[in-house]
Amino acid sequence: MRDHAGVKGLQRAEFARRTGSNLETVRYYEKVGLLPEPPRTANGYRSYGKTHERRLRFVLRARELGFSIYEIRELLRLVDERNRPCAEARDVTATHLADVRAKIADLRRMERVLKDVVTRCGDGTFPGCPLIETLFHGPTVG
Amino acid sequence: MRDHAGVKGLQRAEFARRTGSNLETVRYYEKVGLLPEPPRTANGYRSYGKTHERRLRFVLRARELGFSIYEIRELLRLVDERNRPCAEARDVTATHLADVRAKIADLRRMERVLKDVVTRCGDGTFPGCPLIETLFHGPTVG
DNA sequence: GGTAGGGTCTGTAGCAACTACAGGGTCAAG
DNA sequence: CTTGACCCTGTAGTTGCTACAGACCCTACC
Repeated sequence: MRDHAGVKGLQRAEFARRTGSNLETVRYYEKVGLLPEPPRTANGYRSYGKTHERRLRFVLRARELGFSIYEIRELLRLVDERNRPCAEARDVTATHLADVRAKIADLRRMERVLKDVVTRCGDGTFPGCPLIETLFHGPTVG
Repeated sequence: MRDHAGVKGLQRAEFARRTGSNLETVRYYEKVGLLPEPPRTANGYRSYGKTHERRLRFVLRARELGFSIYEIRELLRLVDERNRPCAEARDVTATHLADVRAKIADLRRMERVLKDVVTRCGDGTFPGCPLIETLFHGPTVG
């Protein structure tokens, strides 16, 4: 069935496997417009080429860096438009970096309190549970 | 309409306001079983008392610390059952702490790469965009 | 020829943890 | 008696997937 209509390319499963992604995810990315719809063979099967793979890898790396679907769409638009994308791409990334740092700060606050209560729960000699007391009466975290 | 059926308590909006939460969220917590259904006045309005407020504050603090709904349900069960909850509560918390630390580690990896590309994009003297190059050809983060 | 097995296709439902309505009821004041 | 401010229920939307159901299609084997 390979090369059925003169189109040679990878099918979904192989495509996903080569890029280390879930094959349902690939379809999802096509649906939300991050990946172009690939050409089809005569029987309607998707057939992926090098450009698709290149673009999918871009999307996967961006996701690994925590960019949202919306942000990735922005970045790809900049890539496609090709007129001086760097400054704008940097803005998108700087905004995202600020988000990441805010999340890290949030999580560190959580970590600090959690570490503290786990330590205080540690010996278990208290009549009440420090964790539960903290949740009922403790200070607000944020 | 206050004290309509001999029940005195707060209505939804006031209850949410006092605890700094969204009133839709309160209903959500009731639906998923984190908060007990409050008594109703004769006209069917919810009427909240001190115990509800106490419990809601518990839930809100737990959410601030990043506990999932499922985990909070666990903690509340331990609170309600009242037989030596501390050891189990500590286990729940320790597991959650590990999750938080894993997330922090992920985000720090992201932060490192993002900071790097923003810096390299900074002067904008390169012909290509370092960010876009990284996404197309750069190393995998994870 | 028939059938078993693997792949593929579409569309839809589910997850967390909310948030935001729509479309109705109730109540007190002017 | 109408206006406005609450309240009620149920359902749909959000993000980023993941997991089906129910249908094709294609190859291989007997």
